[in-house]
Amino acid sequence: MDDRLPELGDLEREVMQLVWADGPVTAEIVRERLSRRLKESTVRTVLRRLEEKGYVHHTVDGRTYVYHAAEPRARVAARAVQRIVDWFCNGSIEEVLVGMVDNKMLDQQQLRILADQVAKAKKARGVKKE
Amino acid sequence: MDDRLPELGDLEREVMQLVWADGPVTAEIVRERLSRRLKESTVRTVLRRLEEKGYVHHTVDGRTYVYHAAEPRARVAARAVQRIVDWFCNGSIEEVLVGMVDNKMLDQQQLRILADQVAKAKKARGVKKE
DNA sequence: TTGTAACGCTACAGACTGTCGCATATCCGA
DNA sequence: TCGGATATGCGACAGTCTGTAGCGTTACAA
Repeated sequence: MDDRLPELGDLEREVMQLVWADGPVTAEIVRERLSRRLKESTVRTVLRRLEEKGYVHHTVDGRTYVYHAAEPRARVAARAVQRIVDWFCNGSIEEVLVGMVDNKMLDQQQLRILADQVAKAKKARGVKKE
Repeated sequence: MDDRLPELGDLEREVMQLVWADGPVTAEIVRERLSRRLKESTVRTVLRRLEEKGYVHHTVDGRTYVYHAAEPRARVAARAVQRIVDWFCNGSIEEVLVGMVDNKMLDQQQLRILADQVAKAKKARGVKKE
């Protein structure tokens, strides 16, 4: 169900941020909100590549393409993390988390809090599966 | 304290796996254990680049270079994860974990167990800081 | 001193990315 | 209906990263 999407370059990632944050967008909108000022064609190329890669898809409004995120940000991020876990730790998420705690990116108490939040988030969203 | 190391290609990653799994290694050892059969010079180039990137460093034994991992695997993995988190979620690890649960990569109970394991691992290793 | 083993340097082709210019197609108003 | 403004896709190009090696150089041992 989830083939690993290709990785993204810096600009591509920045564009995805906009798509996720600002909902469906047009090339023009993206162009306006980017930190750098780029040519329209540049933005369109990025958007097109993003679509080829499966990160977004578009609908047509009049003669304007409107791009939508193909998947929610959290899911893409989660998959990226999963990939890291597979690469480095033979799939042991635990090892990674230990590393994060070890590396002071996360502390043990915080992790426990996360567990609760996750449980809560899951419940709040309605237990759609399980 | 930790500048983000450059990312790795497939072969580079495979080599790092060996370095981490088999302890200090020589180019020859790596060559023997790689899945593909490559020329010595290829392996050495990879090792050298890995050193430039800061993933390994070497010592000299006679006239042979012995490569050691510069950092434990878990830490590198953790940092990679951290990077993903920064990219996609403005640093919200929580959002990523929720995504993973959502995506069935991890379930809520499992997460709680991890929290315990982490706590345990931390204690077992001796509470070196805090 | 000469062969051998280990090393670094340089190279090269094939992706992937960031950036565009340009030809083309479409819609709106004069 | 025609021309300009818009939107789009395509093709291109340079720079960087990676995988893969060939080669010349150096050090050690017989």
